[in-house]
Order: sequence, then C-alpha cells, then structure tokens
Amino acid sequence: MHKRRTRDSQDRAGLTSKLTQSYIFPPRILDPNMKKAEDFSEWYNEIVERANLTDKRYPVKGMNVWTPYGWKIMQAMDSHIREGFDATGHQEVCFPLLIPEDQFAKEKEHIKGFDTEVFWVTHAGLNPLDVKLLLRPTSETAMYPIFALWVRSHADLPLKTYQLVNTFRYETKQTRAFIRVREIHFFESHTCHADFEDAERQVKEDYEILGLLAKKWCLPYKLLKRTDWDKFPGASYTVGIDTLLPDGRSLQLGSIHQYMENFSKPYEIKYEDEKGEHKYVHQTTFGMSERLVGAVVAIHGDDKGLVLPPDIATNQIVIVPVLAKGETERVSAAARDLHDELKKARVRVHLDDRDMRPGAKYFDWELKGVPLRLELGTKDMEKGVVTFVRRDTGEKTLKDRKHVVKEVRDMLALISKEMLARAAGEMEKNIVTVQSLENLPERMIRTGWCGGEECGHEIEVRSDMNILGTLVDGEKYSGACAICGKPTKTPVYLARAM
RNA sequence: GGGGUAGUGGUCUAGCUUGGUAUGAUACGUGCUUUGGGAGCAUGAGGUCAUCGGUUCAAAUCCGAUCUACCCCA
Repeated sequence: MHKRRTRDSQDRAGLTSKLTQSYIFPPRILDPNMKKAEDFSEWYNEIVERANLTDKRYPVKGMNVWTPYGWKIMQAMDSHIREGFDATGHQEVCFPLLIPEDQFAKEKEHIKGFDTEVFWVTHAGLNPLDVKLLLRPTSETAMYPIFALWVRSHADLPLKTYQLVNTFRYETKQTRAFIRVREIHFFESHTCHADFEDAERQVKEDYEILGLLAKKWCLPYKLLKRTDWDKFPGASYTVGIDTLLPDGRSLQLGSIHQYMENFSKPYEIKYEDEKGEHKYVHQTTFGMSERLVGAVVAIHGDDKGLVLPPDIATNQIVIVPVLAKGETERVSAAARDLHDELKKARVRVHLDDRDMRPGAKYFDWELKGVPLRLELGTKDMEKGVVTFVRRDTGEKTLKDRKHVVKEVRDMLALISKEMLARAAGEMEKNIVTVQSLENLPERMIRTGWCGGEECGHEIEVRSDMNILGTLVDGEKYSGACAICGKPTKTPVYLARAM
C-alpha cells in the first residue's frame, strides 16, 4: 500500500513524450483499505491524484503540475478572491518574481524569518551575478521599494493592492500536494494607510471579505491572533486563519498582518499629510494560497472521492443519460434538451455522453466531486421527471422535469448551505476545552493561558502542540492558566499543525 | 535536520536472494454487442526496468552516489 509511483527523474523529453498518452489516471476502484477516517494522510495523497487535481510526477520536489481539473478549481477560487478584493477598492498588480539581495535584506526580522528557505539565482548564463537575486518567498521586499515611489501624499492613501502569483519557499518538512509545496500559487494583498487606525479598519475589512469567501467555499475557520514568537517575520501582529482537518491537525488557510511602520521605515514609504508633515505609512497584508484547495479536498472529501462546494465546482451538474436498446436517440435528445435548458439558465452543466455504462460514469463523477448528478432514462421520461442524486449525502430524489431549473438552483443552494453547516459542526465537535495538559486527544485544544510568554512556551512543550493563538473577537471564558494556575479570562487554542 | 522503506509499459504489479533484455492485471486504440451502480468478446499498440557510475563476457537483478516518493522522530 505504500508503493508510490515513480517520479521520473529521467529527462523532460521522456516526460513530454508520455504526455501524448493520457495523463489521466484510471478511475479504478478505490483501494478498500483507503478510508479517510482510518488513514487520512494516505487517503489525501491518493485522492488528489485520482481525482485529477494534480500530477505529482514532475521531477522536482514540492513542485507539482496543475492539471486542467485542479487548475479550474483553483481559478474558481481565484476569481472569488478577485471579486472580493475588487469590490472593496483593491487593485490587482503583478510584481516581478526576482528580488535583489540588498533589497530583500532591508527589514531585519523579515530576512531572518525567510533566509533559510529562499531559492537563489546566482548566475546569468555562465557569469556569476554581482547582486544575487532570489525568488520571492512573499512580495513585501519586491513591492515596498516601489510603494515608496508611488506614495507621495495623503491623497495617495489608502493604497490597496493585491496580486495572484507564484512564490517559492524551500520547505524542509515533508511536502504534500497543495498543503506544503515549494512553488506556491499565492494570493497576497498589500495596503498602505495614513495611520494605525485606518490600517486597523483594513484588517477588519479583510475579516469581512474572508467571511464571504469562506462561505462560498464551505470552509469553517477561526481567526486566531498568533503569539509574539509565532508572528510573521516583520509583523506587529499576525492573525492566523485556521481550520481543522479530519485527523485533528490544524491547517492555516492564510494570515492577515498588521505591520504598523515596521516595513515603511526601512523602505521609506512616506507621505506628506495635510499639514505638510512627513509620515511613515502603516501597512497591512493578507495572504492565502493553494492550500485552500487542499482544505476543500480534506474537509469535504469522502471515501468515494472529492465533494466540491457548488460555487467551486467546475461542473455543478452532470447529466448522465441512461440509454436503452432501441431508445438511444430519444433519450440522448432529451438529455441534450435538459443540458441546453440548464446551460441557458447559467448553471455550470456537463452532459456526459461518453460511451460507457451509466454505473461507470457515476463512480467517475463521484470521484471528481460534482455536487449534483442528474440521471435521465426512459423510466424518468415516462414519469416526466429527472432523477437528482446529491454528491454530499448520496440522497436520490425525483424532480419534475418542467421545473428543473428552479429545482437545480434550490438544490445547489441547499447543498452549499448544508456542506458548510456540516463542516462547521465537525470542527466545533473537534475542539475540546481542558484544564490540564495531560493525555490530550488528537484534536484542537482550548485551555486557559495567563498570557505570559514563559507559560506559553511551557504549554507548547507539555502539550507537544503549537499555540495557534487567541480568538480575535474574544470570548467569554473563566478559568486558570494551565501552567501557573493564575485565573484568566483568555483561552488559547492549541493543535498539532499540518 | 535525523532515521527508515521504496522506484519495473499510462496505472498497479511479478521477476531481484541464485546476473543471461521482463510477468500479469488494469487503463488506452479499433470492431461488434451492451447500457438504472465500475459490462463482455475479439484484436492492436505501449517498457533503453528512476538517473549516473562501478563490477562482469553479460546487470531490472550485485555495489556506490544522486534524484524522487512515502513513513517515523526532532
């Protein structure tokens, strides 16, 4: 079971010639041992490839190929992100990939946080470069020297930008498709503000945008303010966006940072205010990545394959005609009519007219996670109905053919709502509140913390978990610090991080 | 960072101990038949055995290094 297909470390030519053959893996029967609940890790690895989200055979560690199906899903999420940020006055930009070493080194904490995991470009052709270049691990140091040129007066503020680019981090831990990779498909917003208060408003706006996005993606999460020793290098404070995976590990979906003047000082991003005084801007950032795809797979998927939220699904509906001897043309025509009607109603619908048995198609689309399957055969046609089969629950119902557009819309909305509710319930169920750090279960843990750094480190050591932080919105709690016993009203969340 | 296991047509594998160019399944192409939960028959194509080097008359097989994947520990 722990076989793994070889990553051809042979030549590119060999790989290319193989692409003339199908890169699509057979929709073979899932390994009966591969149960999500029993071996989540193995299940995840299998599912991302079998469902055709990624091709891990590319011969560089931590760098996988986005296959058409996976890329469509990523792009759907990207377009949600664009909508969300465009709607709040952010402007999309695209900065270069390479950053000169001297520019990178300006903010001391920042470079300290990243210099063990940057890829360097040291040569151009055969000649060594005078100033080495690095592949961005994130874009602060690429953008901020330019921001210093863009921002002149208070009229230029706030400056709200974002970009969707790939970033590079030399991860030393075990890589994993979408969740820990070395080339990261990344979203990052960067904003500049006249003062701290306006930057704080931006952080709040980020929470709101995130709320809308996460609802579309049916992903529950918690906004947790990181400890001082775990914040983003260079940040004043960091808020982690954490969700919980089925194996009890936490997964950081993204993070939101308040930089205050930490970057604007070394990069000299200054403006002239109404009174003619020169001031440094306050900055914020918000980052998310392809991990979102990993989270959707991990949280919603089941033993049959992916379960995609309707807003993300490339195909929201798949129509499977059930042909019968002597009736193939009549059924096919009815299926085409059904398809055209839904397409006209702007539902993302796919008619599966492949020459396969219906059962084989059911398994295939279940593996690929299509939220709703419509079956149409002679029996349905006689009754004037269409058979609806939900991917998330497996529930099968007959719906009137005449009202199919409305029925489909209602059903997709219901699926989305219930997927989020189920996932949120699952997450809450897996958060346990404890007074003592003995015999902790493999879950997310909530416990009392006095807020002292020493006790914080001790909590991490004794629990053998990471402190994720404290809820941004606060919560009612009264207990004692798990270490020093001092009464506290602040609970802290712990987990083993993915 | 430390340790372990592994890599053979697209995919999954047999063969390796005891060296002689590779087994089967599945998927793929074509034809016929079939179609309400992974169809059947016939036929065809597909592999310099991860890479590089060493030993040998001869290496998938033995030795070394590298790359990659997976697992465990810090």
